[in-house]
Amino acid sequence: MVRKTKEDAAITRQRIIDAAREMFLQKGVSRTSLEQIATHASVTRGAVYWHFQNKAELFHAMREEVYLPLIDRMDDTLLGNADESTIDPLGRIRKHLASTIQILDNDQTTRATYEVMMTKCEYVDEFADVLKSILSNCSGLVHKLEQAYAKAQEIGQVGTQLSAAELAMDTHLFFSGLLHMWVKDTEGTLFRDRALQLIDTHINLRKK
Amino acid sequence: MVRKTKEDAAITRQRIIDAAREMFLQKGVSRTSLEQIATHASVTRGAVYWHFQNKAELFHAMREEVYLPLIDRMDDTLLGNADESTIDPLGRIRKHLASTIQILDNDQTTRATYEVMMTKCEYVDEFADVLKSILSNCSGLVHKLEQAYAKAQEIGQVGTQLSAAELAMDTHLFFSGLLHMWVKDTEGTLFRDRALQLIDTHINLRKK
DNA sequence: TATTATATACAAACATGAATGTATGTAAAT
DNA sequence: ATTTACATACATTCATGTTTGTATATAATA
Repeated sequence: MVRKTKEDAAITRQRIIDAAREMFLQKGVSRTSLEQIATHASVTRGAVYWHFQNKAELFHAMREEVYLPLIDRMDDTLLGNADESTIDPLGRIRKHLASTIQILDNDQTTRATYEVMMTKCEYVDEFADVLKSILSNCSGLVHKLEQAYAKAQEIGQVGTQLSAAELAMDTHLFFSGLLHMWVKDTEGTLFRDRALQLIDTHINLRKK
Repeated sequence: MVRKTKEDAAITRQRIIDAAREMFLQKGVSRTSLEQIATHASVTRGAVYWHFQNKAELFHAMREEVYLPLIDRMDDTLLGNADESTIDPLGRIRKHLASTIQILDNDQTTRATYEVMMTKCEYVDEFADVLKSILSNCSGLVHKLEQAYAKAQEIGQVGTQLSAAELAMDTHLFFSGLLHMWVKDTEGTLFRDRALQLIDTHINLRKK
């Protein structure tokens, strides 16, 4: 039974991505062979090489599957439409951070992908520009945060002399750290349960 | 010319560690072969296997070379002796964070090691417990920060209702994020020059 | 509509290279 | 005389990329 229909092929492709994610999580990207991925997906390396040029392309496919949705979410949660943006911008920031954590908490796929990206991957050669992509994406997030903080200052929600840009960067660094710790704390004893509370603390620190 | 003196052997060992660090930085831990490390250190794999059991042990040796000094530094910079600790604890925290960044800035070896550990290593199998070590070390740092913040509150240096524990955790997450970004920003355009300023911002946010 | 042609979605086989660990050899320090 | 501090040689395993084979879905044609 070869030559499946287009839908079947799409399913196969997705199963390969799923298998890759699981194997990457178990053994790390480098130590996972395409043979292992294929076996785990109940296909042969032939199928893998048909759908992806090599391991790097497969990695990128896995990454974009969760990366793109998160970016899309950013504008909605963080800024909203023109009317909404003036209502409780500080609360919006809090909500955005909290909902990101909640996605990690609820969605095993997203969580696994983040864990792979943060602790089971070496950013060299073909993977090096992923880091650049992450960094440039950070700039975007900081910019959005800055806008939100600016609104918060306008309506007098913030109780500090610091600029919106400074507040935004501090929040971004805080959240980067939180994400890293949250993901690395696989036992869940140090950060998993306290993340939302830590976000509240961080926001409260700048409330009037 | 074989069988060097003990000092020569120690030198050889150090050169292997240095070579490993440089190769890890270039190609990542997984993609660096012991042969490449040996060649880069102008020895053969025989020498490498003589000094280290395998790549993992070599990695640990590289790591501890910069990891241990940083831990030692913590008590001094952050808490100091009993007399000093009551003088400007907030400034001490700031100084501790700033000096850590400065070490990264000045010491190429430390910087390279951190870059390897954060972006060129997969924490699986033999490397998995390194993460645990990092996490448990974080707990230690947070505890020290908490003590410092408690002092700061005692002498009325802090202008917020939040507890010392909350402030400490927020600072720790901020600094984790900063370290990650700083190290990943190899171009130096986004964080390298602004790190000290970002630390000041973070500290100012909790000043009375 | 039935037939044919072609591209698709893989499986299987092949060829190559590279990394690891170990075992052995050896010259000099102790 | 015996370790020490390596270099050299050997054996094995494993991952990758490519090539070839093939059954079938799908498009083309008549």
